[in-house]
Amino acid sequence: MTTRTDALTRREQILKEAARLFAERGFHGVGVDEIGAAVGISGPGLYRHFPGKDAMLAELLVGISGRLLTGAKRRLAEADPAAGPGVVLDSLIEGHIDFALDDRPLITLHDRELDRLRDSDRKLVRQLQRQYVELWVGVLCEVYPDVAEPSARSAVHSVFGLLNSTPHLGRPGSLPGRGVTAGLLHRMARGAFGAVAAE
Amino acid sequence: MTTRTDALTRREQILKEAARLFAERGFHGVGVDEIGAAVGISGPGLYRHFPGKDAMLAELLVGISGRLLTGAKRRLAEADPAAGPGVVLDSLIEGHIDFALDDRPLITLHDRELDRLRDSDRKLVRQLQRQYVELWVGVLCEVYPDVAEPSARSAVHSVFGLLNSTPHLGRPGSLPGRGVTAGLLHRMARGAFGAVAAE
DNA sequence: CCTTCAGGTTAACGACCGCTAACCTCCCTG
DNA sequence: CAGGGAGGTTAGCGGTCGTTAACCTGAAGG
Repeated sequence: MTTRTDALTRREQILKEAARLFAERGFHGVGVDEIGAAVGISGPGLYRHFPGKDAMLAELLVGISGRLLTGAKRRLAEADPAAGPGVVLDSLIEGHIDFALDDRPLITLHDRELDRLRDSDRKLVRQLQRQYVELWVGVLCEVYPDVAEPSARSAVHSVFGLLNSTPHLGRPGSLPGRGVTAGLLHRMARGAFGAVAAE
Repeated sequence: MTTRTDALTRREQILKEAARLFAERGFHGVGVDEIGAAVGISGPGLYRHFPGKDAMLAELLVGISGRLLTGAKRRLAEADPAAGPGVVLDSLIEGHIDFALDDRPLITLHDRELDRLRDSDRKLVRQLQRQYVELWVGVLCEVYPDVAEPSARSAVHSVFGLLNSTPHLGRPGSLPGRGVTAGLLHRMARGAFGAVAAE
């Protein structure tokens, strides 16, 4: 039991602030002193919780990829088999949008700082990402049986680009409301997928 | 007359290699010695061509934003007024796809390293980017008069995310051919825009 | 033939950064 | 009430990085 009520452990505080700082200024652009200052301790105190700066990034990226994948697997398993593949695709889109709207710094890190990882961690993250993509590709090919797999894969990557554009959509305050934005993104993703088949 | 035939000046060589390296490992992740080595000279020799490392990034980002904007303005001006706004939108999409496919490192830098710029340069780039976005928003609102401006702006940013996903689409060799990829992206962008109106 | 200058070179400086060492201070527990 | 570990602190080391200084060279031009 890591998290109890609403109180974040020091370790979770560090991860959250590190994610924000890494997203804002890049992994190499943030010093450990800044990360420490963001949680109220100073510099080397971080080494009581993490073996090094790299380990924070690794835990963030592995965590993101893992949560995306397990969430998608759960949605796939919980889907009503009689409802048809379109409903499953909608569920995947909804889950990804929730993540993109709630964890914007992590979305930014996700495809930006992967190359700063140690080889073993990078391979793990890439494997999780690939499984996630292939899961989408499988569902997409069920919804649109006429679409070839390579086209489906490209389409999935492109729609991820669309959904992950949330960091560019302005501050959460200036958005027209979370539900409205989510709906807009959902319709656009569906529209983009629907246009793949029309060749 | 900067470029003559096909020979790149030393200055252009440096910019090209710097763009590639910055895109691969991030601005802070690349040293001046590496940039120099990539063009066959060593380290501080770069300072005969640029006042500093920052200046290379600044010239790259200002160049990208400027070329995108002027290209879009040209397409808007050259469009046949009788052809209708849909054709203009297609022309904008086509231009952006050409850029995304031909200058993938610059696409990566475009929205990743903006914050590493000096204040004045960053303001200039942001202004160029904003003009580019507003130009798209204007055309989009002509094609879909029922779409409100804020929704149109969000939609444009999201479609940029979709079109700029080309760096994630695998190496140019593994793609099914430039024309096919361009067509796929174009249809998806159109499909995404078309789905905005259906609320 | 001498000068000039564009475009290189290497050496080195100063700042910064990740990390370690050494030490301190509560709080929990037998 | 000892004592030990969790979680801090500051000082400082070693390496890297951007930048400058000083010097070299080959080609153009009067």
